Amino acid sequence: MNKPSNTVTYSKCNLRGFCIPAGLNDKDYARIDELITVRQRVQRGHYLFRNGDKFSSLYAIRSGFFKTCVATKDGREQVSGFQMAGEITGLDGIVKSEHSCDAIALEDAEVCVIKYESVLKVAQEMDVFQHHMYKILSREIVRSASVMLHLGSLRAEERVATFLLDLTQRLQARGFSESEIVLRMTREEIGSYLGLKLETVSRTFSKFARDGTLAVKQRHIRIHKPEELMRIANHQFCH
Amino acid sequence: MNKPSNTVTYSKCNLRGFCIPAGLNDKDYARIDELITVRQRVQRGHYLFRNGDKFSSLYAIRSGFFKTCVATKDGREQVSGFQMAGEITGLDGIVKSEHSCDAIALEDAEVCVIKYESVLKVAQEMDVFQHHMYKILSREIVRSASVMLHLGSLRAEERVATFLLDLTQRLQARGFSESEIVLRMTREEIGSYLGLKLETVSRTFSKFARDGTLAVKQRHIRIHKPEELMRIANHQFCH
DNA sequence: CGAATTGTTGATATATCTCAACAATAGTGG
DNA sequence: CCACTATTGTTGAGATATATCAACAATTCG
Repeated sequence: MNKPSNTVTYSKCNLRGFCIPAGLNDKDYARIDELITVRQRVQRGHYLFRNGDKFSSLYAIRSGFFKTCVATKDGREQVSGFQMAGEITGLDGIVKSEHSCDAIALEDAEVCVIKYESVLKVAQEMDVFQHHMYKILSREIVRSASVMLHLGSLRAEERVATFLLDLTQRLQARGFSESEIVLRMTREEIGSYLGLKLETVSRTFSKFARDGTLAVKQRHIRIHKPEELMRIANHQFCH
Repeated sequence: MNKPSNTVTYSKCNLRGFCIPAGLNDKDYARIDELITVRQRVQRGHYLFRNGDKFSSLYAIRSGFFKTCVATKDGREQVSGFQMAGEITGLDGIVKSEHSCDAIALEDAEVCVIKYESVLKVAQEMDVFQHHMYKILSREIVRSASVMLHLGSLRAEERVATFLLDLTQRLQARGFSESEIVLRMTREEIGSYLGLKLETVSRTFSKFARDGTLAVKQRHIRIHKPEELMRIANHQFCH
């Protein structure tokens, strides 16, 4: 008998190895299927969750692109991350049982809803899965530290170069081209993430284009000299 | 029979409620004692772990004060956090089985070494503890997002004010005065954490002192008008 | 097609950095 | 305990990277 179409079987997910561990045996995959949940569509511009929402689930992104934002009381907003297919979002909600940021779809998206209760249960039964969950959380902590380094110590060109390299690496791991990116976010969102104003992001793209490092056409970026981007990202300026 | 003096019994730790959940029953505390490990002293200025070190343990801080730093290849350094008694450090190491930052004692310190393997084991047996661990990781993720907001969107005075408020809150939760702080770190370390130069930190302290918001004498800070600090931290400038 | 959004570029402003001198404190060794 | 040195902190003057303001171009959307 077929499952209803709004449920999802993890063990058959083509993103195996991203959200969930790869290389398990059938029995373990069967257990992971206990995490089984509904899928949920999120339209572009819509919220997956908001700051203050009650936390009950994590979200594994099947398709689409999200941003997470934190805001100050006076309305200034900071993009704290971008999430793509195969990544997990919602981890911020665990500590206080409510979300502490907004997650917004930058394009039409689909997520797997994973009840946190099920996570606790499966992790308790399955060593590998528990370790995997800790790894996912730890990865986010390491990523954050790296973003702090950018925001606190790097210059505009270094930030933009690192941002592009990070994106290409993540896209490449998912089978996309390493030289051609279609940005899902505006200059303003990139700027917010990098602690720069949108004009500075735009100017930096233009400078890289002038130097022949890449070609920019709106949100389409073609990287001609990845080694040059790496040089800039690694701060080997000569001045 | 007494345990050797370099071992520690969690259930009797006076920091109960910080590193580990409060309000458990005796049986659960007994299990948590399975996390039992050696204590380790770390002298001021010494490393608890370094970027690249093999990861095997988490560290619960019993006394003392630490900073964690990430560095760029060309030697620039960014302080990614300050940790005090009752907090856990080393979480960055889980994802790659090696540490990705340096942890350095800012004063003579003592930590409880908690084998990660034991964490996995106890978490598997004890629902509450597993949830507690996820909360600790989640808290760090939320804290990071808040730091990103500071680094990316806030002005120098806002950053310093928020930094001082955060410190006082954490110290207050541990029974210290809410109006008197002894900083464990240099202006340079504060600046690095906040994405400012040490001179800017110093000038901001001086400005707060001129305004009567606080008194500064080297690393001794006495906060006279916490409400003023909160006003500044919440960005209610009038300009 | 027209309006709204997004992106580019220039001119100018400014918050913070840099450089520098000096003061205060802490650490060291005789 | 007292110099003596290194480290840390303060303050000023000037430099600069990035922000701000503004005009316009390109694109998207209804």
